[in-house]
Amino acid sequence: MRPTASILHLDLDAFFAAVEQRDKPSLRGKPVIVGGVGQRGVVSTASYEARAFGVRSAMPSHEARRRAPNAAFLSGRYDVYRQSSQIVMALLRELSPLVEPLSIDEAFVDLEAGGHDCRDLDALRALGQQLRADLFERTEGLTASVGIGSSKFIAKVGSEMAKPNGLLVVSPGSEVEMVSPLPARAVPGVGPVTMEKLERLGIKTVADLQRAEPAELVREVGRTWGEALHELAFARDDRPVSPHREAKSISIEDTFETDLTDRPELERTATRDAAIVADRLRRSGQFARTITLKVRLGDFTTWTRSRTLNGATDSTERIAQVARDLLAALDVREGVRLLGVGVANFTQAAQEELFDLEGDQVREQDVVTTSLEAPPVRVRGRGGWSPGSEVEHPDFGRGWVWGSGLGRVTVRFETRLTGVGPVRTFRTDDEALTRPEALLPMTWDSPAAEPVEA
DNA sequence: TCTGGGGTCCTAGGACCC
DNA sequence: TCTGGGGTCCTAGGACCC
Repeated sequence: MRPTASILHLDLDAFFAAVEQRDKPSLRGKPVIVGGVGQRGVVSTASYEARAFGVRSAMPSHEARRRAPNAAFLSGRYDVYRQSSQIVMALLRELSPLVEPLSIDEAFVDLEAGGHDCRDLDALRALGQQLRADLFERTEGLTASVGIGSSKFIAKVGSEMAKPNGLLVVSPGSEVEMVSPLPARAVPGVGPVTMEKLERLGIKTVADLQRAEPAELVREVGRTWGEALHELAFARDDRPVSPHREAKSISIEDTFETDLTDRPELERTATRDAAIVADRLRRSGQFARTITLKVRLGDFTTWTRSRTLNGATDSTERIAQVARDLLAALDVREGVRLLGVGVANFTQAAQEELFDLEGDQVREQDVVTTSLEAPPVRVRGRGGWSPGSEVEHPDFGRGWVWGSGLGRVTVRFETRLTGVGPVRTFRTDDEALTRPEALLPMTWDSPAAEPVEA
């Protein structure tokens, strides 16, 4: 255990929904749900106003609609979320060179490595509050919760307890006292299945975990996790903050509106997905040896099939071909709900395939990649008028799609820089209505920001 | 009309090697 | 004339996270 409160964990509050409320003044203070808007969609993020209706992340969208029929349902604008995330991560790097992003809206910071005096709890509290204030300013209105403590575990639990829009500095020495009364489910990594197993052992709280026999935990949840759980119950956690974690896999998957039984169509989907994955792989400057196909049937049975090549590749056609081969070996007559393609096992250089056990004689240079049936570009939203997406009109300026259907699209013209704006309805083929070329810039946009992916 | 998409990590069994 | 054993690689599945 670290002697001082040197780890900071930051979590943006209801991130996607908060960005939408920032950028759409008419939605501030209202229930907002970001997620899949189709029949099979799920909630990605619900604003706190929507959570009051019982809407939660990962809940099926139809259920969320039933609970909060008046909420605004928006499909996400991930490029905009990334823009704000980059501002936040840049801000954290001003605190310390050791920043470990966990996801688009969460990160650990090693404050010790940033030269801060981590024995001075008042100074740490001031640092946390200043960080939250700077974050609010630079993101033009987002809030975050911050936990500071002697380990990753304690910092994360701290930020969770501080939610929303709060700060908690956990005094070194008080960690066990803090976590003991918590439900075991509050330990990151304990999900529904592990919780059920623990309950079978009569374990409900972290204090119960402390009293459990490590061997008993190991028997129930496996060696690694069983031992880790017992250590965490006593707040023993020396995992370092490690920046620059390299991605270990790249994948894409699609859930279809209705189950697919048509093989050629599945093959086209696999081919297109392979093209997208290969494109991202090449942009990362890497090569992959393992290609994985994922298929989920109508009854939710999920199969993965993978093949590891003798050599590493970044070729669209090679990846597509392996994916199609793997698909060919599966019986999909009962209907496919989801299809995905992934690559893993990365190397920094291509390796010639000396032997090919499949007798597959395709040579990369012989393949005309332009013959692929779909370009490596994804069109977001059917017809381009997905709810929440941005539009522009020569007379009304920038706005967002409120809804569409029956050949009409309704737009509210407002941005985070305007007040609540007016609503207008257009024909969906009205040429005056266009997509904005670029994101609305932010003052703190760092010039070093990565170009936004299509 | 149940149940997304993009990831990480772990487990377990079989092949293969020395 | 059962019955080694450790290590690595590969495959498949599953829990979990946001």
